[in-house]
Amino acid sequence: MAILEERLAGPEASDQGTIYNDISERLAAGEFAAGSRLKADDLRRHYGVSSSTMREVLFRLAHNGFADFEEQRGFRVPAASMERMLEVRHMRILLESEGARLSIANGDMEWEARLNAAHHKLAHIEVKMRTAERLREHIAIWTRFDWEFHETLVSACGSQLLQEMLKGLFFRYRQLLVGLVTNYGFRSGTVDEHKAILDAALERDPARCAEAIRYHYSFLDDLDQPGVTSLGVANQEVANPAMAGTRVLK
Amino acid sequence: MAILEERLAGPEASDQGTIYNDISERLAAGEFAAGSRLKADDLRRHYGVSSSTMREVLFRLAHNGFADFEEQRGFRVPAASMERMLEVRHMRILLESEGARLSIANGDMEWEARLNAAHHKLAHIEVKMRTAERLREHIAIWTRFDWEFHETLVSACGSQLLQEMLKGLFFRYRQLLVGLVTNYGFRSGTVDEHKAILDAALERDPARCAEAIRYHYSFLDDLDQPGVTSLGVANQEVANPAMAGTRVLK
DNA sequence: AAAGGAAATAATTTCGAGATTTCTTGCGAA
DNA sequence: TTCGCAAGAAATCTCGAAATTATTTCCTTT
Repeated sequence: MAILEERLAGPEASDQGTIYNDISERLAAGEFAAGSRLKADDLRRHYGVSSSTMREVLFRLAHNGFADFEEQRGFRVPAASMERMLEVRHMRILLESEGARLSIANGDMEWEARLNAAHHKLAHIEVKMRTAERLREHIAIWTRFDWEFHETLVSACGSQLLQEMLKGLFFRYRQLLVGLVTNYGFRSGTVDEHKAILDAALERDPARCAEAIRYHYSFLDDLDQPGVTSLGVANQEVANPAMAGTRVLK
Repeated sequence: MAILEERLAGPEASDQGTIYNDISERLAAGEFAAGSRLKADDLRRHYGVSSSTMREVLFRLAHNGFADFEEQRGFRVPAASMERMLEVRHMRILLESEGARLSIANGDMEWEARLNAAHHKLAHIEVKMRTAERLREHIAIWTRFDWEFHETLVSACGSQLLQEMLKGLFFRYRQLLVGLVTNYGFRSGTVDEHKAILDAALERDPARCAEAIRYHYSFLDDLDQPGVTSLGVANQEVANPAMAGTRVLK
């Protein structure tokens, strides 16, 4: 099923895809308070569609983690807890490292070129954002380029399924992040971190790439409450030999 | 959003959850041919609900990978290709090994007891199935015990998200398997394979547990067409250091 | 004043008909 | 025979009202 598809139509067109994208963007921008109800009737009026259509859109959002659904109790904005955040991060690191490993093994020069291009666009906006007055104005385009870079990184992994799952995790992560930190999740350090991921990928070093990916998300540990020990990212204890014996495509 | 919830009501009750469970079981049992259409109107009549309700159920199925959805073209049973199968397997091995690793690190004696209990039930039905005349009759209960064992294995991992994702993958895998092999995916070897996973988990050996999990799915390689090199399970090339530095809960 | 419960209010969920789109069938031309 | 096209058939999608369920309000009782 098509999920999180690209924005297509103009602002007045209100088909399901458009509404889905608009609400998901508003959610990812933190417009709705965490824990508040997504009133189907209010949204229905706002977008000028019927309750059934609105309900379908809300179900799609719920499936991708943008909303919580309880029978007979409607839809709510998920509470942005640090526990949930660390769970999403954990899965992102696991899938993104694996996807990068496979892409490094499978990717051709065309993949390298696309990755370079995606990083160039991302770095451009991020450097500008470091000195920008109003971050808010750049968040939408930054989110898009950020996603395109991470998507391209794993685009040669050979698994459509991995890419779909990672896409859901990316936007879920973004929504939670916006609810927990300031500046919409942008930090000046992200520039260097994305560069480190790019370099490791282009040098075909999966171990270093995985380490760079892990480091990219490690800033969350500084926000973690003392005493709330969770799925942290530091202090190795056990190596995961899960995919040790996995051949790659082609 | 409640997904794949337990079977609740009697056969005559036709609320959404019941219909969802019934259709998903029929799909997992291979009742509908892969690639065929899931006609909303036929199903609607069969379950005695309106088209809107039926549509909602079908969306839920699509969201969990049981059906494919295309706008204006309705719902279809996903084609059971070996490529898709190997992708799902790949994700299952990745997530299940990681979940087992975390459970081994976090799980207490109560977890060990639950795992033992789940395996006992699974082994009982599997031993019986090795000599059973009509496998068909045991598939539903076997599927349930099989799931409960794999679920319990990762139940102490500390990540609700990982468990949800794994649940979706389990039933997706089962559906694809039924479409590709005989005997509904049951092999006599599964008895020993599940035992190996259990032993490694109880001995708190994550590496051996991951290896046992991998081996549990390796039979697919024998079915793989020569020349169709895919996300196979043999022939290590690169180790995945993705989660090397991941602390565990508690 | 606090607690319990019933009525009023507000939300979700279901329904079936109508509008829209896609698929099928049959006819005619190359 | 093969291809294109148009008319008919069949399916999906949207809609708004009705039914169901949850929530709030307010009155009664302790």
